Amino acid sequence: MGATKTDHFTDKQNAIATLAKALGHPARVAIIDYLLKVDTCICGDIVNELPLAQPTVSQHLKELKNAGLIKGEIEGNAICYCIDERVFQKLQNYFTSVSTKMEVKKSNCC
Amino acid sequence: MGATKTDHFTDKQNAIATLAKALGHPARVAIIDYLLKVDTCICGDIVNELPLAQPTVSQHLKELKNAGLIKGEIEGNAICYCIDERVFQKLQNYFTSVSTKMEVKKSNCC
DNA sequence: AATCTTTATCGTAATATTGCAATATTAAAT
DNA sequence: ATTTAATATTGCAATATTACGATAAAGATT
Repeated sequence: MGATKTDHFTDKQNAIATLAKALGHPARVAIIDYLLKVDTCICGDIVNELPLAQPTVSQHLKELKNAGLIKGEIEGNAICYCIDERVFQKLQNYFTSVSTKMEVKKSNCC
Repeated sequence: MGATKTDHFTDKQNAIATLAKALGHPARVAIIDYLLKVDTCICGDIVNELPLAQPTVSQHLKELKNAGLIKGEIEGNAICYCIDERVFQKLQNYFTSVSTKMEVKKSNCC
């Protein structure tokens, strides 16, 4: 196999999994770190920042974009990538909700 | 290839990526959902909850445990799995930090 | 128009993940 | 001691991911 059985899970579960999966690689976390650090969005230098070849970086950017975590806009012959905060807020809400539910439980048996 | 180049990234980046990757599958998100829902931790029925065979579920549990997101303790001949809130708090902190940094920026050019 | 710069895509190799049947393990129950 | 019940492990097939060289595409520069 190797194919995920997405049909059997809820939309919300699939959505969280898709977002989490997109961040499930250090290069993609590093790209987010970089986008948070720089002020300007002229982001061609992501390639220089990362220890990976240009096609590899391009592929990681594509995955982040597909997941909706970043947006890209053509700016001349370069491309401006930046974070889509709304999608990150979804993740923040999810983890906040988990933590809150854990607070309520308090019955950590392990 | 196919092997992630973890050496070139920071420990923090690798840590976030590992945790995110562990949640990067809807079955594993569903397992977390279930553990949040049930009061008791006698969690053998996770298998019944999920549309997957027992060995597959066991494997997903193992991955969640390896990542540190859940803990497991032998309880008779069953096993008690439950969420490790501290690790979820790490993720919550990360996403809160991202959102905060985005608030500060406000320069969303896209 | 020719060239440079930037990014994307294609092709391909190496490795990882997903899923399950079969089997092993371990403790409780009979 | 056997059987039952709950999990884990093994082995394997199908698919996905990661990475990069080569090449393409598209706007900027000369």
